[in-house]
Amino acid sequence: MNTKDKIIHTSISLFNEHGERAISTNHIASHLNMSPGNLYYHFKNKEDIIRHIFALYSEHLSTHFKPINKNDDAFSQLTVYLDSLFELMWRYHFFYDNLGDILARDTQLKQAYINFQLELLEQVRKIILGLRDSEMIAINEQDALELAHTLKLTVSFWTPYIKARRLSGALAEQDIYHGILKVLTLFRAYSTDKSSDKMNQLREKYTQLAHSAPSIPAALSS
Amino acid sequence: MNTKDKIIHTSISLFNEHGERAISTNHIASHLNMSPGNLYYHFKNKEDIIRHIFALYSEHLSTHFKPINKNDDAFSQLTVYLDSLFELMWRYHFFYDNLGDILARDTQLKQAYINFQLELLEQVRKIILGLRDSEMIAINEQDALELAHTLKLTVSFWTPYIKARRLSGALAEQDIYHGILKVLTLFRAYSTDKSSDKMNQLREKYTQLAHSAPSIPAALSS
DNA sequence: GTCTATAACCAGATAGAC
DNA sequence: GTCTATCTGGTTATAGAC
Repeated sequence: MNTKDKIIHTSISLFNEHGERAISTNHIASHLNMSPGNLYYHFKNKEDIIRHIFALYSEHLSTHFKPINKNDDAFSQLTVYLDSLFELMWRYHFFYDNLGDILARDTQLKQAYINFQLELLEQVRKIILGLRDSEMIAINEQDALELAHTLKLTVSFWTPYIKARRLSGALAEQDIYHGILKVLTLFRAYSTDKSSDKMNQLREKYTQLAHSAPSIPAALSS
Repeated sequence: MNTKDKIIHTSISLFNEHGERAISTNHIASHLNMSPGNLYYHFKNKEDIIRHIFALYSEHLSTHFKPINKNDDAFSQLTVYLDSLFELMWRYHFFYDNLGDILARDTQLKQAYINFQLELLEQVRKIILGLRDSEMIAINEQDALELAHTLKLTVSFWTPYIKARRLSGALAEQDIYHGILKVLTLFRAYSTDKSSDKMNQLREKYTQLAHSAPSIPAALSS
């Protein structure tokens, strides 16, 4: 891994563990046994690092969050979405822990964030309408947009909500599964007779995961 | 107003307008044409100021958020709750804009916050069950707790969600009414035939307010 | 590309006079 | 209760040697 990527990687870890505010560029450099000067050779400043991290986040999301394929089973698609969404929220949760601060300090990033979230909202809306077309849920156009907002708000602020409810700030894998269960609950209000069995299967699956041993799978642990 | 209250009042304003992170104790003092030394005579440090603000917040919430009176009309009670909840979120929104940071720096405050939120969750749950007993909604015990969490998450993070969606950080009165509409939407999934007319009336009321002129009423403008 | 050294700055906090 | 003066320490950022 080159130096630039090392800095990004370490920054993500430290930000997630201690919070973005608590971690200075000096902390990042010293954690890598690197001089501050070297860090500033690779990045203009701290905001520059965060912008690069945001680029990773949005790229990841764009890659894993394509509209539903009508030939596929709508529910297995939904599972894929939920898994990748919350994996992402896990991997970059520092960003939503401090969203206001981070965006307030960097107009360029804020604009990028707003544009990206608009696209994302539209993607979520299309997925909801896809589930409706597969008769998995019953929902009108207006409520589909409302639900898209509710889902986005819930997913975005799930980790801050969890962290604020316990003294030790550490997040665990189960917290993420509880978030997925929360999203399923939001869907359930619109579930049809046809889908309720499948909904319950999904709930069952994540309930099991939420109560299993708290080991972090390799895919999530970095 | 005495000096201590002036400091608290000014701190709330500046925190809400610029964010807690951007405002130092020096900023607060200089905004009051006061020396930093004087500020530190009245408060031990910045966290001490924030703790006092939190005490105001929780006191306000405790006062306005009593369990539903079974003799009263459940829906007018609900209106009272919604109004006072979102007025509170408006008045102290800086706190939720930076919740993670603020709590991470102050274990004492975090413990107080956790305790208070536990009480609040129980209050919300009781209100939901009260609405069920008035046959305004149909919901089981398990879902009542789920809904209570969803409502708390939504209300808490409504203002950060809104602020993150626009370039200018300023919040307006209408944003708050949209938050109330969002909460009503979350209730609607459980509404009964008996209540749907009243639900729509409430929606209508807040929809009007959400689209009226953006003047801030005196009660909210401080 | 990386290091050392350090400048510029600012937030947090205190001592002691009035 | 309030002010002036000041200190400590951390954060950001850069210059210049290697």
